[in-house]
Amino acid sequence: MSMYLHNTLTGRKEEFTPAEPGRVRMYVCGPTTYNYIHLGNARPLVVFDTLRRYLEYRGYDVLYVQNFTDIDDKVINRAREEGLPALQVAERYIEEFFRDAGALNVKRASLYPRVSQHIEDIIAAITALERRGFAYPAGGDVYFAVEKFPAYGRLSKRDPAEMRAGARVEVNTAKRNPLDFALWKAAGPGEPAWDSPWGPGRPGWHIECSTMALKYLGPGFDIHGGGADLIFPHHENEIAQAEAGAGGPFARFWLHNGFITVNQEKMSKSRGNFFLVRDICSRFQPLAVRLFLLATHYRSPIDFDDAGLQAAEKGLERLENTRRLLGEACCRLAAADPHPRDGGGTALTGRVEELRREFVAAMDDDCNTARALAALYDLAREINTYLATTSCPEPGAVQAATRILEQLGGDVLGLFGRQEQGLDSALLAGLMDLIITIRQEARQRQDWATADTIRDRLRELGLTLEDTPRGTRWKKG
RNA sequence: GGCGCGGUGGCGAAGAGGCUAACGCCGCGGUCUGCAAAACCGCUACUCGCCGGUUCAAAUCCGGCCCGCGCCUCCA
Repeated sequence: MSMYLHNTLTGRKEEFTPAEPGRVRMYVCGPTTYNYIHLGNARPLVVFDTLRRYLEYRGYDVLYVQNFTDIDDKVINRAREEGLPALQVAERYIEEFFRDAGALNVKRASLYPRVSQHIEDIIAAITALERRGFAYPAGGDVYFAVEKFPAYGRLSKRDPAEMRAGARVEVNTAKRNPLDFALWKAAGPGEPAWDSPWGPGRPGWHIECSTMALKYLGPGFDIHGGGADLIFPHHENEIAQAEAGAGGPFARFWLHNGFITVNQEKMSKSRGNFFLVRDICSRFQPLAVRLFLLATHYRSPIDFDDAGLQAAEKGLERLENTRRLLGEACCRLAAADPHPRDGGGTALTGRVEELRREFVAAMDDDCNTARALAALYDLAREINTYLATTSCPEPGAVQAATRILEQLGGDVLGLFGRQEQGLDSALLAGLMDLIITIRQEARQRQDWATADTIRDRLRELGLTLEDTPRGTRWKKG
């Protein structure tokens, strides 16, 4: 069974196999660190994190690199506003990035290279391009000469000749061609600068990604990902730089996620219609935000609205309930006598494996998380039904179901948080046991008023009680 | 203008030639329950933007049209 991914380069789904057996090398464009990340930034993080997790589930060793653009015009402007050094501002937003990404259960990348720490590599790359005749200096700047690279436009399917005709009038007359782009920018007064053969300055935006990707992943690496708005010019330029410099293919598969929209319009910092991840996470469960992002195929647009997030919270709760039910079943097993089994376990195990296959088939088909999720919900229902109709569940079936649910929902989709541990939760558990025991006594003497008051008051505190034939259980939320 | 994406039930969203159009949310009815919650069962699109065509068969292919959006400039 092979995996297929939609490659922007060819516009088709293609069978994916890594260049190096057993090992996948991938690069995802990271944020420019001048602000907290918004939901639009979060989508590629979650989408490509999920792809990475799935590749790992499939047994690949994944080398996952994501950059930080910690030096560019926006960071410099932000630093100016705040009256702080640019790198200090960047450092702070990098820390905040990890906080937000962590809330969304995004695994750490293998490496997070930063532009400011790769100036030497970037200068070397530009020098090489210059030597090969692909770059030219102009008054302290250095530009890439697009017409020297015949394949320009292949990724974004644009014809450079037509673009030239439609291009805006360039203010910058230093460029030979309006499509040429800066590899190196001369420093303005008071701007952070590094010495270079062309004078003090800083790297252009595109050269950092291709340089760092090549440095850590090598030419011909497997997957390069990012938002669809990066196709042109960013990724087109990366290809031009990398392939002109190295003379060989840069990345094999180009993957692009669709946008988040608000009222059908693209969410972006420049439009000002963006929602910060931290703000959304204060209103909804962070893992529900992750689920919301995975409920739609990664290439389709998602329109952001509260109803969708609310539905995601409910869906997540449904999955969580199944996990809880399974956990209780495990406890029952531990305490159970070797009563005769009342069957159904083998059937469940078979169904579980069937649904696991459906999940895998969905993910193999261009990382179709929406379809994979459907299999996961089906899995939850099968498990619930089994546990509800079986007084004495079979250990093998419960274990198999637990393992698959945790692998697919937890390891691959990243929807399950870690169990809380520590003194506070132990104390809470003890207190709840006590309260439930006392309430149980009230219930036994049919003192419903007391029993209901306890339940209502706990509800107000954010704790839900559920009375079942096997006793009372509780949960947060 | 060029390139690209999308229009499927109340909402979200899969499906891309042929099983009763997945799955989630909401709503309604039921089972269970002291009540509730959770869970489970059932109901909710004779129909997939519109009009033609191909085919034994189309939401899925072809043509035309309408509508919404994005990229072409920094943007995930």
